[in-house]
Order: sequence, then structure tokens, then C-alpha cells
Amino acid sequence: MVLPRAARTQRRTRIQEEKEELILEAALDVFATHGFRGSTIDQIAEVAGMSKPNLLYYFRTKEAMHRALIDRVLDSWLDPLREFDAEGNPVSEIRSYIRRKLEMARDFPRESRLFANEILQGAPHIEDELKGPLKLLVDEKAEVIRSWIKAGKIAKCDPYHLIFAIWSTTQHYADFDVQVRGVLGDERSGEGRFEDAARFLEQLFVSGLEIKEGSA
Amino acid sequence: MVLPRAARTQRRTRIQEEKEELILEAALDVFATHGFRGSTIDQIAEVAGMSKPNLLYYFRTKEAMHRALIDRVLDSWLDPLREFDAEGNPVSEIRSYIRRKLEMARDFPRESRLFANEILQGAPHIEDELKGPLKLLVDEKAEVIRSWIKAGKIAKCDPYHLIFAIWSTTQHYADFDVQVRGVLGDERSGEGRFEDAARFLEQLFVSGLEIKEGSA
DNA sequence: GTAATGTTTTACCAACCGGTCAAATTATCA
DNA sequence: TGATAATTTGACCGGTTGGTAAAACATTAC
Repeated sequence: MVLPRAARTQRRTRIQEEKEELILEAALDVFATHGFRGSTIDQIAEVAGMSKPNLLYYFRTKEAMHRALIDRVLDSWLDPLREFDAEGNPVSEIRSYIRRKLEMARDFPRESRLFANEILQGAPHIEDELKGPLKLLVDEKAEVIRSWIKAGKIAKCDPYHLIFAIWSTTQHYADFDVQVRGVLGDERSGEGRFEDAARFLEQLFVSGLEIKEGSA
Repeated sequence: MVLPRAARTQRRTRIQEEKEELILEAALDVFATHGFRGSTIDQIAEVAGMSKPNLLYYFRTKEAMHRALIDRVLDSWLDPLREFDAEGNPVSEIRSYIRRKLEMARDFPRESRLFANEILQGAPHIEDELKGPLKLLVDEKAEVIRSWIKAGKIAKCDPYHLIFAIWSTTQHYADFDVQVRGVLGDERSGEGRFEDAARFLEQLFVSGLEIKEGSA
């Protein structure tokens, strides 16, 4: 018998494992470049190299596909922020946070664009995650930053806007890649641009957060 | 006779003027939140409060609407960068550039999202503008920044990445507004957040670009 | 091997999409 | 006023979209 996909609570087949992987990979490609509404199941099916009904056998709707993708990616996307360590040296913590975020922008640009599309379009599918888990994590790390400020280890500043600034500057290289390449021109568009960006951003944030004489 | 819209080279009617305005306003709403592919003519027509064929009487295709919108907005979008003045004081020039960009993010978030959507999705309609006029303008301003560095007025840094950083941090408040609001929570999501952002970003960039002792 | 289960395909549907057409309505101006 | 041009609308069209039904095919368990 053909059970509806959702009713199967038994352990998954090898084929299921493989195909779902294949589909999510293709869906990431398509959703990341066209957003949810701009993407079609046919497109995803073509990229995945399978027929549309076959794809719908694994994920019963386009929404289900998108949700599965978001769930899988959101968690790992926040890893760099989780590593932010209250016990560490503030400057080197911030420095390595920037570096990690920049590495993710370089190595996982599709994941970055998936979120960018989603948020840009009003986050209709992940609003709860934003106000829940994400806010919690950011609140926690903002508190860490605030403690560093109180301890006189970095300059006084709004920790939330600091985090926003790190997010935006790093993700910019994934989300606005075409623009960055367009402006830099062919000569400077190679992978070296990430090293240049890292150098610039580390300098900006490190000296931007340095304690100035007479301000304590 | 009913002339095709494009053939009318005569001066435009009062009604034409008004309706085209009305349509572009509605189109901005829709394109900004759903991207080009995710938007439908019916949607725009509904927002504009007119029938689809009527809308298509003024703009013959969806593409034409989008293009008209891009053309109108792109130019004014670059105004803040154009005001960047080589003769001015570097620190205050950068400071007011940040402020202007932030004001645009606050007052014209739809325009910002229109571009963000377009670029995020590979800039299929404005690639030429990116590699042409935009690159030219940025090249010119990068040269200005470089001259300030050479003159020892600000710290040594890559001018292009500096511009990217200002773009990304400021536009973040328009493009990722839902996220910003979600993380800040209801209490801090009011208009005051733009003042907080301005204060933070000015501090970051100003002290981030200060000349340090012993580095000249 | 065969029966049960899991997978894939073909054919299809209703809703929606961008866009056209011709007729109806309204504004302009001599 | 009436003729002319500009504007608006409802009906429609071919293609695409998300999704379904059922049967063919493959795999696994016994």
C-alpha cells in the first residue's frame, strides 16, 4: 500500500535517506536564488534530476520542502554565534566570530541567501524562530558583550547593534555577491576578496571597539 | 484610435501622469516584498486599485513596470554616495554618509528591498548598471578615500571594503527589518532604533578608521 | 519465489499566470 | 454639442503552476 508520506513513522529507507538529501540539495539551489514564491517545484525537480510527482512523494508540498530546508540550515547557521565564549578574550572572540561568519559566507552562500530571501520577504515562514530561539541566543550573547564592556575590556557600545553590524558586513559577501563582484571588477573578484574583507573587517571592529583614553 | 503605449511620443496626459505614478507606487510595494518572479500583475493591480488590463495599458509588460521602477529609483539611491566630498573633512564626510544612508533605510525601506531582492537573485535586470555606472561611481569615491589615507587623515584600509561595510550595515535596517525587530523585541523596535544604530555605526566607523599611534 | 511494501511514472486537473482583444465608457476639444 | 481620442473593463487564451490518482515498476522480507 502507498501510505501518505507523513503517516510513515517507521524508520526510513536507504533510498528515502538518499533522495531526500538530493531533493533538499536541489531545493537549496533553487530557493536560494529565487525565494519561495519565485521557485517552482518543476525547477527543483529538474535540478534534482527527478520527476515532479516523484519529488512530491518525498515532500508532499512545496512548503514542506522549504520548511525542512529551513529547519536543517537554521541550526547550523547559528553555530558561530553559539561559540562566542564569555570566558575568552573579547577581542579575539570578536575577531574569530567575524572570521567564522565570513567563512560561512564564502563556503555556504546558498544557505545565507536562503535566509536573506526569507527575511527580506517578511520572514513569513520563520517569524517564530526569529522571535524565539534566535532572540534568546542573541540576548544571551548581548549579555556577554555587555559584561565585557562593564569590565572595561572593550569600548562602550550597544551589543545588539554590534551583532547586527557583524552579521550584515559578513553576510553581505554572500547575499550581495553579484554586486561585490560587479564593483570590484574581474581582477579582484577571485577568492582573494574574502581575505581582503577579513582583514578590513577585523581592523574595523577591533580598533572600532578599542577603549579610548579618557573615556573610562 | 488606440495607439500602443510605446508609440505615443506625444506629451503625456494628466491621467497618464497620475496613473503611472499610482502603478509604480503599487509595484514598488509588491516587487519589494516578493521580488520580480514572486510578484504578479494581479497583485499590483489590486494594490493600485485598478484592473489588470488597465494596468497593462500603461505598462505593456511586467518587465516594463519593473524596469521603470528600477530606473527611477536607482539614480536617487546613489545620491548619498555622490555627495561624498573629496574636499570635506574625512571623518565628517564618512559620518554624514552613514547618516544619510541610514535615513534612506528608514524613510525608503521599500526601495532598499527592491534592490536587495534584485541583487540577491543574481541581478538579472541590473547587471549592466552594476558593472557600469555603479562601478564608475564607486571607483571614483574609492579614489577619494585612498587620497585621505595617503594624506594620513584616516587609517589605512581597503576603500572598497569600507564602502561595502557602510552599505551593508545601514541597509541592514531596511532589508532585514523583521529580523532586527524580532531580535530587539517589541520594546526596542520603535523608531528609536535608528538613532541607536546611527550612534553605534558612527562610533564604529569613526574610531575604526582613526589613525593609531606608531602606524604611520 | 512470491507477497508485501516502497518507488517511480504517465496522465491529468483546477487554479493561476502574463497578456490580448474588442467593446464600452469617459475625457478632450473644436 | 458632437466627434475624436484616451481610458477602462469583461471575456478570453495558451502556458504554467502546485498537486493528485492510479497504475507500473523495483525492492525487501520471508
